[in-house]
Amino acid sequence: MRSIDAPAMLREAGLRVTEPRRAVLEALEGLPHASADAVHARVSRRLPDVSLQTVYNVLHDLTGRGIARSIEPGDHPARYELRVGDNHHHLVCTRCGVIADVDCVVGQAPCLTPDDDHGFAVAEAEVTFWGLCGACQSVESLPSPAHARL
Amino acid sequence: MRSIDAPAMLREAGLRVTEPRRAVLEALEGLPHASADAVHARVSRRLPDVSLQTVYNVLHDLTGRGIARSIEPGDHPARYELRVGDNHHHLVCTRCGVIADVDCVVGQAPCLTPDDDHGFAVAEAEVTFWGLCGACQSVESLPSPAHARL
DNA sequence: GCCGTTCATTTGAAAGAATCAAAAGAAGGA
DNA sequence: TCCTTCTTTTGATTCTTTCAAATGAACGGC
Repeated sequence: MRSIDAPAMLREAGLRVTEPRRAVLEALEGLPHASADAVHARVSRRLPDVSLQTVYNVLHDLTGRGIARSIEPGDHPARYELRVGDNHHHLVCTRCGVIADVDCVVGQAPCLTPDDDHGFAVAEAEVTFWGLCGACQSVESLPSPAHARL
Repeated sequence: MRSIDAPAMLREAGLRVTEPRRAVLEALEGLPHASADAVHARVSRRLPDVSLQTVYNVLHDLTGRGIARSIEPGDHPARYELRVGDNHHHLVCTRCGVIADVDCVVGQAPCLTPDDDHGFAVAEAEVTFWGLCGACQSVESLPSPAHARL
């Protein structure tokens, strides 16, 4: 399991190499589909002084440069992932918000073309499968999901 | 163009027939893909005393009974529509948030089945096409889109 | 190796959508 | 018509995300 080279990724994107940025990248590697909050929590273990605002800034910069991608499932807070540009989609748990990756369902990128584009310049297609994750299927009645927000 | 029978829809769903509810249903008929705010604005023309909170309550009730459906595109506020259960998808404008309907791209509901469901009980598949709508393609540089939020 | 410009980070505040809670009011069956 | 139950209102509050000004650090030139 090869790790990412955070400094190189940052330099290639024309971003300065800073501790908070390295830490956010490494957090995203360890926590796919993490919320800004979760990233912040993970980053704080090593760099306790990094603010949540900084995490938002970094995530914004990373997504802006195409290093990370944000997923914004319905009323759940936004999630972030490093895996980018490989046309995969997501399974989202309606109850706890957990996300799993799904490789493109219909092959390459056929889903990228609606019959009638209504004059839109379509840039991207996003497929989201909604359902209950394994854990939530067994505990459908409990109050608060333990693994939400991670 | 036949109009909806709001009272009947409400009764069939086991909901009491009230003026605010009728008005919200009629607003949704006239404004497909309206935000809660837009629904409220439209409802206010006829019933100025209906609060935004009530609109949220009604929309919540309607979606809970399957009469309406909510669309929650990324960081745009949630939109609501009456058309339900016919497996269609959406084109969303990245800039102004305008939404257009697209009939299911691949036929019936094949998109409803990911290869590997990771133990999820999949209930629904949602396909969102992101792009620029016609209007925003021509005015890509202007500050604030006139038709946003409707 | 130091310095200065430019970019990052912090701090504190604020916006915006949506929800909660308690009290007052209407719907609809007996 | 009355009574119970469901709706609506009012007002406040939560939560995620963004804005802005001031401080601090990165890194390319000297």
